[in-house]
Amino acid sequence: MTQLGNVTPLFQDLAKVEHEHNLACQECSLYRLCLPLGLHNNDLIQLDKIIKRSQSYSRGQPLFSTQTPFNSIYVVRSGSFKTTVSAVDGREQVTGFYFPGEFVGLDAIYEQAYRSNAKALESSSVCELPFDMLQELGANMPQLQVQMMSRLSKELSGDKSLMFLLGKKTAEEKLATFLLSISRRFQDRGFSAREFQLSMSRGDIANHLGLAVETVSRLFSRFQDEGLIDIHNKSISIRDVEKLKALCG
Amino acid sequence: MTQLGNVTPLFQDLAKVEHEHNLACQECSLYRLCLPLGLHNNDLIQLDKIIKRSQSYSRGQPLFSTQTPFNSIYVVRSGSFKTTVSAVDGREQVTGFYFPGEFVGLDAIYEQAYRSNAKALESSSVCELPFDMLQELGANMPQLQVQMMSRLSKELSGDKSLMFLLGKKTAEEKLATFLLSISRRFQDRGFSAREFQLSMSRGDIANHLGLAVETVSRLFSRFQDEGLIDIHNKSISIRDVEKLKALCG
DNA sequence: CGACTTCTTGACAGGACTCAAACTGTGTGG
DNA sequence: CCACACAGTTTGAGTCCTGTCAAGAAGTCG
Repeated sequence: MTQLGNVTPLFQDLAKVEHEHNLACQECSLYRLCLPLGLHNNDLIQLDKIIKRSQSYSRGQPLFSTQTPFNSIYVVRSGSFKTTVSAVDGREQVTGFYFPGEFVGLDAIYEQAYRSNAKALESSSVCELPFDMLQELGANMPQLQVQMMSRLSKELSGDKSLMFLLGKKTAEEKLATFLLSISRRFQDRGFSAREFQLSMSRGDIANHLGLAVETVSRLFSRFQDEGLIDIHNKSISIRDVEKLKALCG
Repeated sequence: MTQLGNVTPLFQDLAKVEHEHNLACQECSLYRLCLPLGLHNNDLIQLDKIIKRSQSYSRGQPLFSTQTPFNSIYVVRSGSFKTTVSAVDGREQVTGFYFPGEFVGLDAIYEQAYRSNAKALESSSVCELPFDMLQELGANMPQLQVQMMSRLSKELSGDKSLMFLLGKKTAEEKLATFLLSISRRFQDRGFSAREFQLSMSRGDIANHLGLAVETVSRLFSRFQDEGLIDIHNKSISIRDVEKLKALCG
């Protein structure tokens, strides 16, 4: 029997607590990770008004696809999502995983059309920000614009790192980097950096890192043999952060 | 002797014409590709005032590096640049090539620090936009903010495509995609889509596409043998656009 | 409890990398 | 203006990492 039964609460649990209450930004526990950061009280109330707090999405359910007319960008409220871009021949690339407080759909602003597909990885919910209303609001709220730019820029800088990963790193380095990235993001959200559940499949991970499923599976096994991690299905526990960091290249 | 001696003017030539005059936005030929697009006359004049039109950069000269304090973002005025991110062990990834009218340094906004290094690929010049002044201006100029977001989003969406390329495409598909991307951008700027000069080295191309120099060199030779392109040193002429498109995957 | 999906493990093959060497172009200094 | 040095490019040979194919195990869901 593994110790992993008793792990940090999942984002899903957060959903139960917060989604049911549909908390306003002021009371949302994601406040300091989210868009409202730095807005003054009055501005915050206005922003709060335009946010649609949607029903939840179940595992596999699309948030939007390239076919969906563009109206809104989204912030993950609970759970997690993946985005993909796909070619005519059916090949797909998982371009990102998104956790609570992170923006989805920012690449749609230019061209006013979704350029990727977003799907829930587990039971999840989002805050929907109608883009036209966001722009109207931004016209009289410079701080909001600053925040938005900052968000876009952050994703940009993450994508550059990902390009380095895809272009220059070995399979081993890719997976180690991935694990630490997830770990850090869990930590930022107040969860354990050491023990968590991977909401995405091996296939999604492999695809995202530009690897074959089999390679990911083999590496997980090897990392486990070498005492770096403990992994059972989707439960993962990081045993040796330092060695893992050393593998990141 | 090749026919390529007499090609469309290079961006470099544009530099000679325009840079010497230091044209204001209103008269700049890049207007419709650049930030000012959609600004009203008065706003445009104000934007124009904060732009520093810098001296030119020569081949290999850095525009900024991760060591440079962040103060400005840049728009290429003439010539071309590359950006790279690098790891501690010296490995580098060329994250992008930038042509006239394109923004460099957008990923620095978040964290207020350059996350990548930018170098001129040929004799080039830029318009420098001090970021604090840009923000002040944006506070009273919603259109400008919209433009900025749009720019950030465009780069984001380009990066997603690049992630697909790096993660899922074969060497052949990568190079074909690259050639057509450059071709399209030349065309957008009023140059020939069929004949142009590659300002970047084989090494830069290879690195950017996640390939070895040798692979790129071999593929160029093969594309030439198959009548897809004509390439001599940095001069390239596209012979069969359709076949090239078919190779993009 | 069965049908299906996801994951793991093994054997094998191939595309792209590495190493090596020759060739070409460029720029510099005498 | 030429000779030399050096960076960039091309081409060949050999190898290895990672993908592909295959089959079985484990997990999931109705």
